[in-house]
Amino acid sequence: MAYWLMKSEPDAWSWQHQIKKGVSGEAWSGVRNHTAKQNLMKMKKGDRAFFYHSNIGKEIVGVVEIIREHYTDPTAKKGEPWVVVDVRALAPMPMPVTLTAIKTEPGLKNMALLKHSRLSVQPVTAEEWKIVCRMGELKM
DNA sequence: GCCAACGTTGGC
DNA sequence: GCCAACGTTGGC
Repeated sequence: MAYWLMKSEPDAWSWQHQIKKGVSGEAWSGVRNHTAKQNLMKMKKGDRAFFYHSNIGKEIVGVVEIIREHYTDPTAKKGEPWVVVDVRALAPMPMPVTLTAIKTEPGLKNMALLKHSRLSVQPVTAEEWKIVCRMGELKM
């Protein structure tokens, strides 16, 4: 299983929105960056991703599961190459993990979140995943 | 193919 | 509101 991190501005799409979609989940639409798109295309059913609130909050608030692999983004203009995956909320972070906390944790200093702050869909290593779950007091 | 101008993201 | 980082566009 691979691990990821997906960013969303809570004004546009928040963890609460995601929760409301329940087990049937929702398409992760609107990615308009080629590096992020490549990551969407690498995702496999069953992979897990941190749900990060950018701009407002700046913290990891939950975990989603990829429930459908990439297909054409219905919100893209005809002929454009953008894709989505479907994700469903799996578990909230009992203790949201803030960007500040991530920055001060030595084991997370190489996280893409810090190195490529503008990339909206990014890989997370198994080690990073473990550390963040421990910080968030999430048993997974 | 280079690069300046411009737009967007996202932290502060 | 500002600005750094970075992607895109368009003139040459």
